[in-house]
Amino acid sequence: MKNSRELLADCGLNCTKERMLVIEYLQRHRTHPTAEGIYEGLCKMNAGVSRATVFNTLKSLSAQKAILTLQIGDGATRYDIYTTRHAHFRCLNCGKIEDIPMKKEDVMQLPLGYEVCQSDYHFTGYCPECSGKGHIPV
Amino acid sequence: MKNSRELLADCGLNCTKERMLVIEYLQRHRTHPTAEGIYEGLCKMNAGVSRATVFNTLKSLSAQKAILTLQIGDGATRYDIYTTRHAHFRCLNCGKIEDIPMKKEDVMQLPLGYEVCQSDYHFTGYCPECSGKGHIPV
DNA sequence: TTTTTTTTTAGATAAAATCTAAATCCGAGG
DNA sequence: CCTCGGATTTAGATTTTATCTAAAAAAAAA
Repeated sequence: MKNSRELLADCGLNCTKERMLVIEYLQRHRTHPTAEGIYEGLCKMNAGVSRATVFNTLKSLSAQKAILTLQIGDGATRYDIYTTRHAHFRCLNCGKIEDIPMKKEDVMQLPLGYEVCQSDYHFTGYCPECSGKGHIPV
Repeated sequence: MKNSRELLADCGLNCTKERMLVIEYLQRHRTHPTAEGIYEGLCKMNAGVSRATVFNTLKSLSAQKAILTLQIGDGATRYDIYTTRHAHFRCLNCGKIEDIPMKKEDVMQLPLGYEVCQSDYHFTGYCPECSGKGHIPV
């Protein structure tokens, strides 16, 4: 895995301790956190990073495609530093968001003429651990 | 196409003029509007429907799967009354959100154990009309 | 019709994201 | 290593989006 310094250099962004902290937080927490979640996590570490900086950093990294910006149906915007091809699954019972491996042939081809910059495939339902275990059906 | 009265009956929801207006707005505007957009549209018609009622109605219809709730990357929550299998494409240049036909075999199969209630597949990029016409690249 | 339940309303509140302008930091050039 | 100017960060205000509340109105049931 690329370290935060290399990642920033690749993005053409100056290396600051705040940006490194945000990247390292995402690398350690592969739970698809929200901006607010990242901010709170950094506060707990007494990192002294402001909310605006978390948003700014996420926006810059996203613009450089160094992270994915996800909106997977729970109303929150979430971030993922794992950018290779994969889908997402959100469990309605435990709330967990999982990465789902996606093969090249699982990617749908669009009609001619469309220029695709990004694609998102996500599923909502019950994960194997929660399925059929008395959860309240939708 | 089912009329608003039938649609509400199928959902087990009482028939009110406000709910009918929201449904009919969605049927006439297949542009994947936001709640705010629907509210403004109804205001222009002097429909006299409040913002809260628009949200309540959309939530009820969505819970009954009579409409789709979409989050396709522009930060807004959008609604679609066309609920049969299809994907979405959002153009970064003109902002239009298009339906993309999706065949049964385009649907990815998840590993065993996952119970899927809903799936969303969306693409972002440049539509055939905007592609290669001097738009600012991402 | 009368009563009960559901729905709607306007405005308040909460949550999520962005903006602002002053303070601070980074790094290129010396 | 040091300085200087542009880039970045900050706290708090603001905006945007969504939800909550309790009273009023409408719909359904009796």
